[in-house]
Amino acid sequence: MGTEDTGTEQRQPVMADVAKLAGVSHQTVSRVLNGAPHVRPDTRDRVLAAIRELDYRPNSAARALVTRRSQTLGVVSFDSTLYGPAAMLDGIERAARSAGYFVSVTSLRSLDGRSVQEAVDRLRDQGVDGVVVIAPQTSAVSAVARISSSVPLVAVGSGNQAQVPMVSVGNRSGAEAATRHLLDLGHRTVHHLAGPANWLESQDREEGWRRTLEHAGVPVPGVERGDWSARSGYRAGLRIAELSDVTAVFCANDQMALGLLCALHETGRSIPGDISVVGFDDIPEAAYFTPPLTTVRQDFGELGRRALELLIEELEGLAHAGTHDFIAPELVLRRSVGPAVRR
Amino acid sequence: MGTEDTGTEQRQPVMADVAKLAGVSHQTVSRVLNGAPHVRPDTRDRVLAAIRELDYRPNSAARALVTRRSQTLGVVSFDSTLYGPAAMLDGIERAARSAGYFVSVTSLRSLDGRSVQEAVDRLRDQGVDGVVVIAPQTSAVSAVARISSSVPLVAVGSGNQAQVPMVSVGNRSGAEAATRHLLDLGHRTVHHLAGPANWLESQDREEGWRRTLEHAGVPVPGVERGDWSARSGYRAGLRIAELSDVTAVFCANDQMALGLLCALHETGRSIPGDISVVGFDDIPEAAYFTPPLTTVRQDFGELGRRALELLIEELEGLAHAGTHDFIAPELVLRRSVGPAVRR
DNA sequence: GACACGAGTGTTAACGCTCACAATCGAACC
DNA sequence: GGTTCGATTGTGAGCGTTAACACTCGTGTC
Repeated sequence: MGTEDTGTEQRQPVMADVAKLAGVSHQTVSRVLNGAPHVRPDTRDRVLAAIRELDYRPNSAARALVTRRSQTLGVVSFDSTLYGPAAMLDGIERAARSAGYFVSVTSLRSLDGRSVQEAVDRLRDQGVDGVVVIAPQTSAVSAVARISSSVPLVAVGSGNQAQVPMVSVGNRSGAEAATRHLLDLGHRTVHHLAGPANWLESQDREEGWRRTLEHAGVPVPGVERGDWSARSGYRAGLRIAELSDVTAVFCANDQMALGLLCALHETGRSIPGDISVVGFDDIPEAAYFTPPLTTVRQDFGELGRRALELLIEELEGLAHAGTHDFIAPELVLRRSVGPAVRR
Repeated sequence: MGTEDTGTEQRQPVMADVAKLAGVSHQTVSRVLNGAPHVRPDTRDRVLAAIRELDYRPNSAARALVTRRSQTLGVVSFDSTLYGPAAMLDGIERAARSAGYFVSVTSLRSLDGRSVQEAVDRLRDQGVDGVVVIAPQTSAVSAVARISSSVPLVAVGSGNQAQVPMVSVGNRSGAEAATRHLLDLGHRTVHHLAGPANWLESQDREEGWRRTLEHAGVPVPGVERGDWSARSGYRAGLRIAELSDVTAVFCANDQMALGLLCALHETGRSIPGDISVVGFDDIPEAAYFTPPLTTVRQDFGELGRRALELLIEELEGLAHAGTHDFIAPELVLRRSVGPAVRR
């Protein structure tokens, strides 16, 4: 007892054990592990054999302690139950893994700046090397701007403040394409079912819609507003059904469009006969709505991947506070849209 | 220069800095941080003040190195883009956070045992304290059973092998409730659109359906099979539409039910007039399908929470390899189901 | 044949924290 | 009035890794 191992006690092997077995110093083991130059091939082989034999795993905490790198990235997400955030998270995780990073998630329940602050702090305390924030509310973005100094950070979403590197979909151009498409089909104007007012994506999509109508010189109807959920879309749909002059609605996301369709069916409208509907996102289910939904496709996976790319560039010192990447969305035509019936 | 700090160089404060400022030893600082007893209140206050003044953050890598605990849990998920896994992940993350743990995710692309093995290894190398596997394929579960020795692990999903603690929804009972409901409405039999054959959840739901039919002594039609996606449900729907005697279909998830509804509409069936449809999961959109979908509700968030609870119990030594928690699902009635039209 | 040089390897010192144990101090006790 | 005991605090030794530097050889060079 005392110093000597009883043998039955199965301690995890450490670098020194590998070194002893291979007949080298621990530093040489470290060199092999980290691919350092100037290690003779047969030495390397002996070390590798020892590693295999002992099933040695480097201790990441020890490594992190001395290198000051955890090889872990943090992701702050708003509601990872929604398709968009979930898909982005997925893209980020894949990209991170192939770049050799782990991903630690934190999902926010409330969208105020303080929550974002807390989440980022928490992640930082854990020692992440960088953070991606998927929280496209105005309040979140300004909070993020305040934090950014303490840890490398990238925002994904939307917005014009470029105090933080960020990547986003061309929300405005997508909304423009959708609206223009409807006008081109002869609709006198296009109604809009917007997302929550404090989300940047809502704002941008609404702005794209509004701008297109103004450019075309047609009347701009009042905006209906939902909270992204199908439920809120349904409620808005009931309100819209009471208006008599609606022939086309552009919804800020597909879930709300689904709710809208449901409400319109219930109130006896035919789609696209009476009313044309366009969504945003192109969730996988959109093609199977009744009728299949014309929508603006976002490549969420790509979005996540780009965000991660940006973050890694930032980590490697290619700093650039003002970077703002855009990903172009694409209008996908399906049967929920038809020409206006002119009376 | 050399050893002395120039002052401009902003080194992160460490415990020793706090100790010096508070006029105590580093050990006392550690005591305050960890809530150890026997620290005089005014000493504690001085330490806390020093911590605040320096904005000191404990270094988690150093702590992890010595305690051999990272306060991080790993989650292996199959396709976190699907609603189910995403919602479970969300539940797990919330529960983990309130228990003081971080969550590191890895999402699998392929479902073979080797991928699961790799993912768990990766997480283990990172030093997670435990792992939750959301990967309810037969292959994954057997793989998991093999690994389990190396790190505390909990599986969430389904299955009967109880070599690993696990928590799952009562898939069989949910399927039974759905099928029985349809039979009670006078349908001569119920067709089934199943999920992938190698998923435990598919198997259990199919078994529940089959058993109910057999018990009732009605004919058991051949199974259609999809891959959980709306697309596959659509395809299956086209095949089902060619059969003449179908009046009721039980789908293994809501997305496939959506695709099925789409195909049935296209082929001129009325729902529930000609055919009744039931789904499984109760995704938030299901209430707004055309028509609103009768389905079996799973509480994914609760599932994630329970899984985490189990894992933490395991971590704290309350070991129990054979534990298997069930969460009861609930049939939610909506308009996609109606009485059989007897001819 | 002395010398520089670079490849290959070892030695020692951090990294920032917790743990085990030692030390100190005052009050209570006989 | 010395002793005991518990509350409070300090000291020293690691945890397992990487970084910095020192060392040992051959091999050319002049």
